[in-house]
Amino acid sequence: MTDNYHHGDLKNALIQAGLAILSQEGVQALSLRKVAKHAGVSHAAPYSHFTDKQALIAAIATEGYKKLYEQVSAVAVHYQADPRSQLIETAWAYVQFAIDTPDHFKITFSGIVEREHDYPDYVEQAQKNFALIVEVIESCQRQNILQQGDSELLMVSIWSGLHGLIHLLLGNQLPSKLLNRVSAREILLFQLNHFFVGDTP
Amino acid sequence: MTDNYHHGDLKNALIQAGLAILSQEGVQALSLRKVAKHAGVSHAAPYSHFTDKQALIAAIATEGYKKLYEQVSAVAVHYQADPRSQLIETAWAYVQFAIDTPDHFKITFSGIVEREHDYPDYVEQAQKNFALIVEVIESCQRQNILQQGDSELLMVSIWSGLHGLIHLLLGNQLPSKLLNRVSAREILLFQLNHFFVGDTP
DNA sequence: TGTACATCAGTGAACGCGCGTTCACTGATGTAC
DNA sequence: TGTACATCAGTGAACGCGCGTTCACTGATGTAC
Repeated sequence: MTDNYHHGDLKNALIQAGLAILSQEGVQALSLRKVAKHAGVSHAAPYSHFTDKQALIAAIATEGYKKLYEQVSAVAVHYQADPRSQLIETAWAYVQFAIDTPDHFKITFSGIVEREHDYPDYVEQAQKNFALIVEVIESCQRQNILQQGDSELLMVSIWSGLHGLIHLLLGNQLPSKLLNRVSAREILLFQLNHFFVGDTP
Repeated sequence: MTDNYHHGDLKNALIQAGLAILSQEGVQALSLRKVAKHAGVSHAAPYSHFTDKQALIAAIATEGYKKLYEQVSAVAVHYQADPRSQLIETAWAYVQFAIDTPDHFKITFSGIVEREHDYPDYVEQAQKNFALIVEVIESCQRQNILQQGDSELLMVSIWSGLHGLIHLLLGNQLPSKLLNRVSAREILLFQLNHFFVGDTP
């Protein structure tokens, strides 16, 4: 690393700088100039690696899907032998990702990437995550832990529950008297129990 | 209405202007100056009615909760005799509100109102909506259509499902091949079916 | 009913700021000989 | 190994813009007499 000129991996450094800003100041504060400054580089330097601000945002969002995949798939592998735990713990990993890095989560999922078609990497990572969870659900179906039928529809239903819980938490919409009584994980488990078959929900 | 000076109801007009901008240009484009211009008033005029931009946003978000309450409670009254339909149709009214005015929905729920405590009207409207749905759920419990137990926990679980579905739809996260196959309403019904008791889900 | 006046909603100029993007440039690098 | 050179990542000045907010003001209104 030669300090300034020919940084070597500025593209990645900019993405990391973006993540730092997201976690410190939030989505609102994310600007190209701030990202450049945080990476220790002039404010025009990003244009050597990204065509415009949207492209940087798309890269950050893509990175969000990648990180999520890493974390969820690690959990999936760990609980491979037990599909029920696998579903519960991958779901929980998803919720944790959102709670740990809320603004990275938001930028990844909130449709800030406007014309998805221009960012095939983003779409690819999104599909990869989608497919992973569908797999987990299908392995539950094979063991009759979840109802048979359209696994994608089932996946979206379960996913919606997680996704909504996350947004309500992040948006501060849940009454604090409820949150004092039950934890996020308990709400998650309560939700998932309605999908498992043969359980008294 | 005297055209310019002493507009009469500028406060409300500004909120309405805000809604117009949200529906035409989205959350990103919402600025005090644009709102003032849209209301046909100088860009400093809003300061006679709102202490700052946050206060306008809080008012718009509060308006979102109010509109939602109007629509959902109208549906609730209409299906009063049938708790099952009441739950389904109030849930659907919620989804429709989000689909019809996505950016108003976002600003209402996305925690953009930062220090809620400064805006008691907002908190009050939020609680009013929360209480309404809890009531619907309790009336289902009384008829054994939903499981007994903590009605707030049940409410949050069901709400999360709706809320997540909405965010996935608005964020363009659902694969189009799935959306070609099933409608938003079908996904909603599929979700809710897992909560009703005595059903083959 | 007519007039003087206090009120205060709305005006318009001005402020300083950070933003995205462009552009001519510079200087570190790796390569060809 | 040493030198000339093409490449191109990163620089820094400059652009125009819209933003939130302030401030001294103006003029329509309703009220007291």
